[in-house]
Amino acid sequence: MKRIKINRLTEYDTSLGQVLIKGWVRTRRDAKGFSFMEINDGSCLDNIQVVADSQLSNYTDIQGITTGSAVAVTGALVPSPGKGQKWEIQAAVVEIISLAPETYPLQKKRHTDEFLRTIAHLRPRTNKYGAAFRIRSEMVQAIHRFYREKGFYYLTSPVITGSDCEGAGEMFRVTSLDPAQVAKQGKLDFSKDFFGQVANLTVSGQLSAEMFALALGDVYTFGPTFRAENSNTSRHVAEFWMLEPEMAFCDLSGNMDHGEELVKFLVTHALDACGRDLDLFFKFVDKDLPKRLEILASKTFERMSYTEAIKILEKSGKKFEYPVEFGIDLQSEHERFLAEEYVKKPVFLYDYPKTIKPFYMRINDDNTTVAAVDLLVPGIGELIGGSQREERLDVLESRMEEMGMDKEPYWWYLDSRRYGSVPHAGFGLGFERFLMMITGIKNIRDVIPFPRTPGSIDF
RNA sequence: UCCCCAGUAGCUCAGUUGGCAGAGCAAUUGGCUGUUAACCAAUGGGUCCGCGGUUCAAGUCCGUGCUGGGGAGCCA
Repeated sequence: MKRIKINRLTEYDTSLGQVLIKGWVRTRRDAKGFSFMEINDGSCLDNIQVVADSQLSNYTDIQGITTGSAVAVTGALVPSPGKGQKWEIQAAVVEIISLAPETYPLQKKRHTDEFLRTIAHLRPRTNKYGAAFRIRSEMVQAIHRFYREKGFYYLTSPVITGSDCEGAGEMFRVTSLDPAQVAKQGKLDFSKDFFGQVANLTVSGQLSAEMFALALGDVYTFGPTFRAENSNTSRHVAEFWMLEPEMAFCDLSGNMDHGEELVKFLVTHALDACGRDLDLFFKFVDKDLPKRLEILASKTFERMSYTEAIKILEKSGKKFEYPVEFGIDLQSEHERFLAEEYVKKPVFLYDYPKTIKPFYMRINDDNTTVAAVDLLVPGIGELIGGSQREERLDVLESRMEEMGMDKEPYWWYLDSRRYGSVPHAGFGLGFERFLMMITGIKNIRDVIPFPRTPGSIDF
């Protein structure tokens, strides 16, 4: 008999003949003449109740089935006479695939997130984490679908890069040199290293994406990125996934249009496709979540220039820990005030001072700001950071000189401005932060399967 | 990296002025029951985070290290 998954089973509205399910026992209760088992197979949040009659030949063994054990059950899907579930399976055969000993760490009761992090290999077996990781999978596929439908090409940008030029933070070094040898010699000779020069894990696929946008038109990269920053917060991990669209013949305004369309599509899709799993987060994780998702899906995002934002902050009468003046990099408290108290919905801030932004962002006509944009979401903070890129070779080169950069390693990047340069723009969206927004989960370590943070790389 | 808080049974926690190590849940065993995070009873279970110090005596006080959490910075 062909196995059927529980998420399909619950779609039926009439009794079925014999079905075969396979899964893990969440709980088992004995009654007189019966044993009741809740089986979950990971396909959805719901368990299916199996009723095993004492007439079954292996009933004694069935009574020894523990929480966490794996079973295969053949039986008829029938309406349940008990309360709490519509259907149950009247077992004809219960095959015990493997028993979990009493050391199985997951209780039927709720566990803390901190404890579950110490057993990250088992936490997807819980309701909450099972739901979170099904939603994560659904969102990955929705991203690909969105871009496919818009005619973007998917660029798999390299994970190992030869330059540290992306300027987005500390990098992890990649080397095949023997640390013991290096220690003995007391110096590093990268010309002897695998690549003949310094190599690092990528901090961004943007520069690659720009090259391909100027060839294939609209592209996106979506993959792991790495930051060796010693950041110990609930919003940072050393390895995370980033989505980076890059569009040729696109300006800053088009970039914002695209960001808004993307976020709205993904939120709408989540509400549509993950309703059952999302309900768990609505009920038990974040009571404000339904309202926040509703706003994201339906309300037009605000757009405000940095200069305007500074004026609003100055006039707010609020006492900020970090004083406000033109030229500062906005702090968490400033961003929170703007998104949560002032506009009360997602807001794009654009045209930041060039002094606080990287070299590749396009200089505006005022020669003091650049065409940068951040999307601030209430309760979340910065979700998207992007810019229109500087496409004018002479302007780009003089900016790099101004910033004291060595142009030589960027010869290929500058080539793109030399041959058929066009206006183009793009942004980065932190996928885990997006998932925090969708689920209401407060710690980034809980939306990624096996989090990597300073001092911690178990699993 | 900085500031704050915490670490006691498998889990969540209590532990008074320094004086015999506790509860609930889980586990095990038995009972009851178309059960619903079942229920009732009994039993087992401890490097009180590590190291050092003060003291007749330290889970409790002091120093230090480690781990976890919250916040800040950096950023996505």
